[in-house]
Amino acid sequence: MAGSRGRPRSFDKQEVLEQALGLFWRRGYLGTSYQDLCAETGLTKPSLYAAYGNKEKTFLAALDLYVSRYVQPGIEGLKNEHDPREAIHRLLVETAKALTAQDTPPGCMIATNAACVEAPDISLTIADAIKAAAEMTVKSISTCLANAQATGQIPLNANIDALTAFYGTLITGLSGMAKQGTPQLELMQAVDVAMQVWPSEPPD
Amino acid sequence: MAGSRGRPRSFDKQEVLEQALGLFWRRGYLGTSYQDLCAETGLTKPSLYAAYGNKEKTFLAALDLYVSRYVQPGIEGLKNEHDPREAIHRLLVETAKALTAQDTPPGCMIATNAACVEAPDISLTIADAIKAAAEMTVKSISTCLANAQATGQIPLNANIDALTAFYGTLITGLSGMAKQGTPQLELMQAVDVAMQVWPSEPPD
DNA sequence: GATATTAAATACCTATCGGTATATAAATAT
DNA sequence: ATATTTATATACCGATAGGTATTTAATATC
Repeated sequence: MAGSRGRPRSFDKQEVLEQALGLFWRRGYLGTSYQDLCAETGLTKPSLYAAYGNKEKTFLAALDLYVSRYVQPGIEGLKNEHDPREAIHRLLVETAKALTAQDTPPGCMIATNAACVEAPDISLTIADAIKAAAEMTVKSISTCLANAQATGQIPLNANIDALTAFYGTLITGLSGMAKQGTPQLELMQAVDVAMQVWPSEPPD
Repeated sequence: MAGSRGRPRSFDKQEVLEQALGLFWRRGYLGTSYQDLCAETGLTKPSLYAAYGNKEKTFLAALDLYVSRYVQPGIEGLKNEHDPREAIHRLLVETAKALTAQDTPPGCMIATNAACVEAPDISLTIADAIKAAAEMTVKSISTCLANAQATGQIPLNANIDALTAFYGTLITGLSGMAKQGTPQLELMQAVDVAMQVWPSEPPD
């Protein structure tokens, strides 16, 4: 079991995926052509096809990378933080930071691609993957809040469904605002205001 | 000066624009081809070109219609309502309703198209028009809140910029959530929660 | 060194993209 | 009735879309 036979690949497959992610993130699936992918990676079409299959599969691989790098950590953070208020606050702040980071495209790759999910060129496979990715964060917020209420960290008279809808909507809004170029400071202000609705124990 | 000369148009130009709006709204600019437009309207390409010019001009006409029908009324409402809290509340509620209306595509046409604004096929003219449309509502919220503070309806210690960022983010989030299929009820819950942050007069 | 195996480069495929030239049909003006 | 004007339908344009067949280059095994 020595090195693999045949001519070795002359490029870094992972780096190519990073570059593809950058394009799909910034321009979306429909806005990214193989010509763009080739220009960005310096590869030819057959090389890309050999490495990642067709456009759909390349996108799904990039989406997987995005989810595991940018979505899953946030969800893990929600689970690991003991104080639910601090958990949600941290999720919002970190999200606002990531959405306006200088070394990555503005906004959320999932939200950007969710926008044109009904176009005829988008396969059901891709549409489902995008929808599933979009639902992950909202679902994790929901369970975080429900658990907090079960353990008494959120009062019983608080409406968990409403709070989930609220924070889910806000985080979606952060993505859209970042995509439009809203500066990080303003997103942070929005987060600060949003934390004011956190339910407090009613006076006896 | 009788009726215009030449063969009369055999279709309703306004109805065609409505149908084009429906497609650009649901599928976005990149996701809508002339083939789609022809299928939807029952017209041939030369007829569409004769009526509205090229794809860019057709989109801009549809965007104008969208703004005048769905954005401007909300802004007018903000101006006409005397109570700023009620003004913002109404804007959010009406927006949530419109975004989930059964007889129109889900979500906001502007947000949907803002997502793929960096694609190479999108002209600067279109990109600018989309950005301008997206900024209208946030700007109107800003002036509404600033005026309210100037007239004493909002306490001086309230942070107008932060509130603007917050409500702008929330309304953007409503659009994204609606596009993803979130039911109207949940959007309304999010709106209810969002109104809790309205600044109250501090006790003396 | 011969051979099997894999990658890369060139060239090509069909389908569709946005857009148009041309010819014909239908109306008004004279 | 004829000329003029406008709308429609057919057919077409070059460019690009996603995707591939084929040839050539580079490695490992035997």
